[in-house]
Amino acid sequence: MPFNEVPAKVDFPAQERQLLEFWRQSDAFNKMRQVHRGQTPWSFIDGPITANNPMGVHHGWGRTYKDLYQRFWTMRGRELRYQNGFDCQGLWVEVEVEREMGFKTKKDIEDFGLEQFVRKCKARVLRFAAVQTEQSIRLGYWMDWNDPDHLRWLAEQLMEDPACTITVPGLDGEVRGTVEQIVARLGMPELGGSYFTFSDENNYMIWTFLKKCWEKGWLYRGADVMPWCPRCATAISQHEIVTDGYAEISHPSVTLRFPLLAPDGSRRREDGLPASLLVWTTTPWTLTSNVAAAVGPNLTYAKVRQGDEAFYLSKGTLHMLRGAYQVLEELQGKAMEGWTYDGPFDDLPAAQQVGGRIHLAELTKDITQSAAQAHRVLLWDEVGEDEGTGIVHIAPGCGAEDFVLGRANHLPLIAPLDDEGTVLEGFGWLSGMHVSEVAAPIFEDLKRKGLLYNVEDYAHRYPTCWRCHTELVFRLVDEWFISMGAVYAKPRQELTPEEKARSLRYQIMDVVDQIRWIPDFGYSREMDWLHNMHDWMISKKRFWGLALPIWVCTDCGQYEVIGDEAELQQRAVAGWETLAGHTPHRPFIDAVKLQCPHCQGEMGRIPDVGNPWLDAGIVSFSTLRYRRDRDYWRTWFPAHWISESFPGQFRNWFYSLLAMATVLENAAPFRQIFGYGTLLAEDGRPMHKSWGNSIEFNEAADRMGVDVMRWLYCAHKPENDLLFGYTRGDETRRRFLIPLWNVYSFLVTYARLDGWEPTGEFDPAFPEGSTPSSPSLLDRWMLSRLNQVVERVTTALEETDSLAATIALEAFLDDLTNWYVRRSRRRFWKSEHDADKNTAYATLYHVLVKLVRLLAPLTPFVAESIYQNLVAAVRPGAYASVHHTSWPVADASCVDDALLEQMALARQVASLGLSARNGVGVKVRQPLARVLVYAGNQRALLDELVEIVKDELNVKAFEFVEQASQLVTYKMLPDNKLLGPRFGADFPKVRAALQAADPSSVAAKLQAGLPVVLEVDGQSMEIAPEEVLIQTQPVHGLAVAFDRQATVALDTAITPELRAEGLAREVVRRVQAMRKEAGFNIEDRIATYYQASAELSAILRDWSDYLKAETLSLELVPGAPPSGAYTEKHTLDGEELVLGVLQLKR
RNA sequence: GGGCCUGUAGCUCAGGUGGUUAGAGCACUGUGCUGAUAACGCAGGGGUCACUGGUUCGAAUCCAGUCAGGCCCA
Repeated sequence: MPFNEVPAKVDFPAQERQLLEFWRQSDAFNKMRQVHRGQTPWSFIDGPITANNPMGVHHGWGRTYKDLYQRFWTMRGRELRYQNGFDCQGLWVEVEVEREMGFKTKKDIEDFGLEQFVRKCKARVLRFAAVQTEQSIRLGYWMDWNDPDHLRWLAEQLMEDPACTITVPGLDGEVRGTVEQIVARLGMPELGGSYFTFSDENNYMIWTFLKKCWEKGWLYRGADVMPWCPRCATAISQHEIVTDGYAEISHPSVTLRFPLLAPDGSRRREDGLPASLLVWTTTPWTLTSNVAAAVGPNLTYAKVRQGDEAFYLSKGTLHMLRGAYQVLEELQGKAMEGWTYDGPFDDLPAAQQVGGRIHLAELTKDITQSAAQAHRVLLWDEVGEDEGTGIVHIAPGCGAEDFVLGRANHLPLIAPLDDEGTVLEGFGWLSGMHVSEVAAPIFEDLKRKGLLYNVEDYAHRYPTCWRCHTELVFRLVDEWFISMGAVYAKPRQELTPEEKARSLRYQIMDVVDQIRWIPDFGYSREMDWLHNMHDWMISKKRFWGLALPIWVCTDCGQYEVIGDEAELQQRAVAGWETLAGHTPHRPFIDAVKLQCPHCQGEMGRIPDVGNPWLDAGIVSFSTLRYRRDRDYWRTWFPAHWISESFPGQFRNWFYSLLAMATVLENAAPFRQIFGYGTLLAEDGRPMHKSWGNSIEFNEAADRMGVDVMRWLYCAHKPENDLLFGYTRGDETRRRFLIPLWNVYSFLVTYARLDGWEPTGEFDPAFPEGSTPSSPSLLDRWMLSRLNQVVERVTTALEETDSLAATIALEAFLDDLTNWYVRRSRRRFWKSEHDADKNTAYATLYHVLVKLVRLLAPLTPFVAESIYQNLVAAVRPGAYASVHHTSWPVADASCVDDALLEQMALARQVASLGLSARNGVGVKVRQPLARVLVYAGNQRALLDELVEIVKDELNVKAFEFVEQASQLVTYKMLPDNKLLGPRFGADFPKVRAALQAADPSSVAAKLQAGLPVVLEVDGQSMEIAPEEVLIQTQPVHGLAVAFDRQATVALDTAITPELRAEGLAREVVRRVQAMRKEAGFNIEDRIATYYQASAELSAILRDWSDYLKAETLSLELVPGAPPSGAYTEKHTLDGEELVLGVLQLKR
């Protein structure tokens, strides 16, 4: 069976689509799993991708790494799980469904119906999981994928009738259940496929984790002032304020008076003037909740007179004053402590209520004043003069730092906003208005009261919602937290066991110590995060997500945390039948009531849902059957390797995996973590649709081809940001894929002509066979290089260093195409069928097959395409896919270092010779008499390599010269590495002495292997030959090229014989070009006709055998070409030459 | 303000544990070769390796500081 014909030009994306179809039809992925079943596990846990939108090219980057290393370890003989993961729960999905439905508020969702809404969220996740599955398959990512159409079908069924019972194929027979139940079991052992974090198993496993936190005393309900999105009606946690969580926004800022009071409560007058503090804020709505004013104790403040008023503000902020003023007095901030004033909204009921006005009564029970009574000046070190007036308005219910300050000073708390940003009852005329519309009316009111001083726009970075970009407000909330434990001032090693036992933070750090981070700075970054991390806020007042398993007693307020479904069923006193058969999501879970063990009252679940990073962090337990099959879990936990993009994940997935594994097992969930950077557009900016620099995954795959994308990704230092675009794609294709394809096409073209096929023993796991033996140095050199590269690529991939692998492979491909094939071309081209030709075929075939197997994990498509033709098509018993074969083994026995060195020298001499030709402008076609080479002490070249060099340089003779002095002059350089340490500070003198010595005599001695004696500071120093490096410089006027190791000189005299030969070669070249131009096939025989001068005709007669052989001309005929011939008129060496070629029928 | 990363040719980037004249690809110029042609070879121009100090016989590399950019935290 011959090889199939290979097109010289290939449409890579089209070929990839064909191969995808081939893999699908031949079930190639599952056959690969069968080959490796039962082998030593290599555990990879996939970080779940948010199934909420199509994949981007940045996902393609990460997924290329994942696929690369999965394929590598598979070929190395490991069994893998191949389970992809989808992240399914959370606000991001809700936001998209709200957008789809045109909902504006939480109330819209409640009116629509929670049950229906949650189903829509699930269906959306299924639909985008289907899209991402298709895209991943397109990338060549081999995973245990679900059928995308099946996922879409489930989404439809879920919307139509979730209670409908269906039967679906499972791994061990059919699985029955309602649509809702089947969806909740996706990824489970009986169904296989990707895991979905909305699965029952994932949710209940998180319950188990939370219960353990509860038992350790780390799960608590806390109150804090947090960033809050009034549109999403939820707090935004520290984890969520991301890069684009801030926007540059302009707000009206207000400067206003806080009128000071005398001790008796009357208006304070100084120097006969009414005196006020001047305060400034960009959030006017918080003035409704003012309780105090803070000054910096060590700042200098000024009392100024302006008109018939006195103002206090800090000296560094006098520019805030409008109009003329006069400084009356200066004082330190600490002198102002305890001054009292009238607040701007003391007329509102909220300001007059003792304790303030908040919904968390437990916070105010020991506060005895109202805000109106409490107004006073506090000292606070954090007050600065960068903005404002140096006097800070403090509203403990409206700001995080204000809250801390308020708690420390037992101040009343006023929180004016409900969860959608509407002002609550108790704020008079403001009640019922939305926070976004109160600024102007407040200014009016302040003006009316005579408190307004100035209003102007102020641009600043302001936090916005990471999902919907609504401006955030700060709101006093109660949320659930996992305690991280204290941060101690002392080093971790000095903590007592008790201190460590109390602190999750330090326990995680100990776990982090057990992990290898690639690149290694990942370790420091995770540690930094752990040092700084606040308690982990895990609750969210939303609808779609993990139902936090926390029940609260409606009578006594006691909390209970439930650890799994069995415990829930056992404890349930009502509502279990509502939940039964459903997934543990809202609204059904909310029906379940428990009995309070303390007061026998009824307990209901808190309505909050969980933070999505809980969903992602639990997967090292939930997907590895921790609850169902502990042996299986032990087999696959911890993961050998995980990988995600570095930015962000230190605080997200990496953190949640670590925290959860530490709590549950005090163990590292993964041994190695490989991180990579951020993908940017080719212009160095982030990709943005509106900037026109964005590239969608599907578009890139169609236009560029995914092998190109994958090579581009892999040939990059991972921790650096990656600039992605078509220019780089084209470059990558040209640099790597096209040369690879050309070598392959070359082999197949000639093998087909010669009827060559691989023979001998065949092992499907190692289809290239054992290293062929060949007398040819060129072959042996190529095989040396091949196995050197196998070794390098293997080591690189073991170390998760795809860049090193691609560098080695690109260099190898260059050697293969630009040296081995170039130099071997005549061996394939020659007409006789001899042993040399056979070994050339055997060698090139072996090299290509082994090479594409090295490439299989990197560029799975082109590797498959070549394998299919070179192996599967011609070798009975071959594996159906290159991806079923085993990782190539380096044959160290054939790596001949001496030969590699020799060939390097030969190439260098050839390169220098070409350079020398270039220098004198003599074409390579023109033969020259001889080349003279000096290559240092005792250098020589094997005969076969001499022939190669002669051929490459087109010279008749090759001579090594013993001394280069005819060609060059010498320069002596000390070997710094040897002489530096030997002489230390005297080294410069030694260097100078060496350079001062006579070069040719020193060179002669050294070349004879004798030491040189130098005089340094009157002392004799003996320098050994190996301690000196001899450098050459050309003698003036010679056609010489040289570099560090060699000097090459060409004899440029052209004799008449040499000239004739050169002309003959020129004619051959032109006839070859005409053959191609005329559209002849490589193997076509022709007749060649020529009309030329007498001199040229004589040369052509002399060289006719050569001309005929080279051009496959059966006849070489003087005279005009016949009418059917392809004819061209040429000018050669100033003379006219007519050439004609005619295809001969065989 | 603290932590981590980055700064090398016009552009994109490589440069184990310090060592001779700092490399590649692209782009540019010249030239050659050509049945690898969506090519290719050779040569050339283009670098104070961000800056300043320090350690060392010797620093792109190690140390300290500064500047610029990115990310994280405050």
